[in-house]
Amino acid sequence: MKPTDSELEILQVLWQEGPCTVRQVNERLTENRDVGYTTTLKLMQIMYEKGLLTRVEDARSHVYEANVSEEETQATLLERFVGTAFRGSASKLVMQALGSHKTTPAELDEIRKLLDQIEQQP
Amino acid sequence: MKPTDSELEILQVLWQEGPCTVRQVNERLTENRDVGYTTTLKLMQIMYEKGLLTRVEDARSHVYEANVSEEETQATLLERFVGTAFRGSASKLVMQALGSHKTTPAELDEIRKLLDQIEQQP
DNA sequence: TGTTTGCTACGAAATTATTCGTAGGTGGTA
DNA sequence: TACCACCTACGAATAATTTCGTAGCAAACA
Repeated sequence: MKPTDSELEILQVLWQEGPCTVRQVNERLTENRDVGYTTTLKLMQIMYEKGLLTRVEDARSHVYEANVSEEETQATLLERFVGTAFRGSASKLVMQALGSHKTTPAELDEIRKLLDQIEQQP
Repeated sequence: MKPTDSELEILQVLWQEGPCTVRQVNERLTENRDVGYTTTLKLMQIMYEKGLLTRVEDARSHVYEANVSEEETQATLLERFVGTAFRGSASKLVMQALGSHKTTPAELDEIRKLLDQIEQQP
């Protein structure tokens, strides 16, 4: 399961909003950029065929839902990304990410706790 | 500067090896998968036109060099990636990366130091 | 009932990325 | 000189992704 960029954009909407019709997704997408309705429809149909989405056809307009979780998708994408962009070095990626993005104190704490956990493992 | 996957693969070789001829790059690439010589040539020509590479034409075979640094490229790609895959949450990405990849104690220490630095800033 | 509105399905164009074949040139070497 | 090996340039085929137009159907409504 390696969604394309457009597919990921749609998944993001569904992860945030839960089950949606094509129109609802399309409305969210058009907040950022111009996307035709049938473009979104076609993409969601393809994603349905691929198994990335499920749908309920009861109503006149189908209701779609993500069939892959946000976490597992992120894990897959991250795996690829660390490999291609950082030659597999997760720590280099982490340093870059922390260095150039703003992180709240609470988040920093959480990361620290995770570090503790990892170091305590035998 | 947003290199494609194939372009990134070539940049990786040049970052690791320094200046190379097309043949040298191609030989490195074919270690992993089948790539025709002219395929690599064409890609590197395109990258040269885009300004991603420089080249010296003195010798019979041109010698290419990366014209973007590994760090700035990683930063650009990371920026995009955090945005599209993690909705901008760098800390979520960091947690995932630390959780699912093996990191040495030395690297963990380095990350910890970076956390300290960030927290000390006003 | 006839018209408008909104939906799905789907073919196909448009765009972007990747791969490769071929032409033409240059240097080494028998 | 004639041949072979290796190089560049470049057009064009292929593949993957995204976009859109159109047909057809069904509910809502004047």
